[in-house]
Amino acid sequence: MRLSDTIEAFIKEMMGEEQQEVEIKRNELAEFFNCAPSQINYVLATRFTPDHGYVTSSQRGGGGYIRIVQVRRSAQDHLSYLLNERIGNGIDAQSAQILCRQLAESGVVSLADAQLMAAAVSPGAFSVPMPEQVKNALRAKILRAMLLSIAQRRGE
Amino acid sequence: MRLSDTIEAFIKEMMGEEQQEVEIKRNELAEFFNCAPSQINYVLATRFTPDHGYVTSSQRGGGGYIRIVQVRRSAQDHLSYLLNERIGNGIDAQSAQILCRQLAESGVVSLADAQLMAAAVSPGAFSVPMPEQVKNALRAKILRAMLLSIAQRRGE
DNA sequence: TCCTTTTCTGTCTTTCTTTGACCTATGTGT
DNA sequence: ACACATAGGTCAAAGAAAGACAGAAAAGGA
Repeated sequence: MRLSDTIEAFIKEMMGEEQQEVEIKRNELAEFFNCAPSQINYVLATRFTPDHGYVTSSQRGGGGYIRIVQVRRSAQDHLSYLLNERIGNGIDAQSAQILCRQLAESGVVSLADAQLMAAAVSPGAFSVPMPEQVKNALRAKILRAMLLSIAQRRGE
Repeated sequence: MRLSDTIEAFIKEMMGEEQQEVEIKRNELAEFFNCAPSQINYVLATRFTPDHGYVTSSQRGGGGYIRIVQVRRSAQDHLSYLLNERIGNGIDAQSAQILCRQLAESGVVSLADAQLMAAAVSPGAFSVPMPEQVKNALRAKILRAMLLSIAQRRGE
């Protein structure tokens, strides 16, 4: 298992069901896992971003810390956030994958739905020669169409 | 016996009766068989395709892997036909919609899946300026990816 | 034999992870 | 205020895989 995955799991473990918030000491954690302190930043940057459903803040200097807060939204809010704010006129493949995964993890859609959506906007599905910008625009439209389909299904 | 056949047999051996899913390390396997790593790709490309009833995915970088999932027997029958005959490397919007509907009506996929697929390849989702031919190719790839995703589902 | 298909290797590319060097902010004691 | 210690931040380079693809080698077939 990759170190980053281990650290990710460790942090998520710290953050129990009730406590949707956790505070860590970068250096301590790095010491504990025997890695460079910036490794912690890497984990945060790749696994605890707003797209992943987390917001982080920190304080430097003596007694410094990093606080990680998990944002919880209702299914409705989550969907409308994605539709109206997050997915604009374009979205890259990787972000799309993350958003799909997050939808499943937050319980907004089933894992099967999430995987289906992720497949539809995966790099493989888009492996046709055209400018990245056009791909992003199309991905956004397709993602939106699928999310609307789900939202509609919900309202019946 | 050819090396490729040996590797094929080895992988199928790993994937026992119950365990219809296996994860390999490309470099390790190549090392074990004393061959070029790309030989593994050759084996996968020629013997573990959807037509053969397998779907693969992978992760690059440190701690990377290749995962091979065996498609359910019942799903495999439809899959080859859909991928090769019905979809091919291009499909227009209307045919795609009809296909989705038929898949749901014949019970090959759930209604929810069909609706999601239909939404993904709907004219609305594709309302972006580009040649019809490219759209058809893309629609085919997207449908293909989604069908593979469905076929890949095992015991969840 | 000669041609075609299949198998195999090598090289270059892309992606993800890990480390390290240097930078900036904050707290504390003088 | 100033200096120093104690944090965390940034970024680039190195490392660790897997992917793509062209071309060599081997196997089959006519």
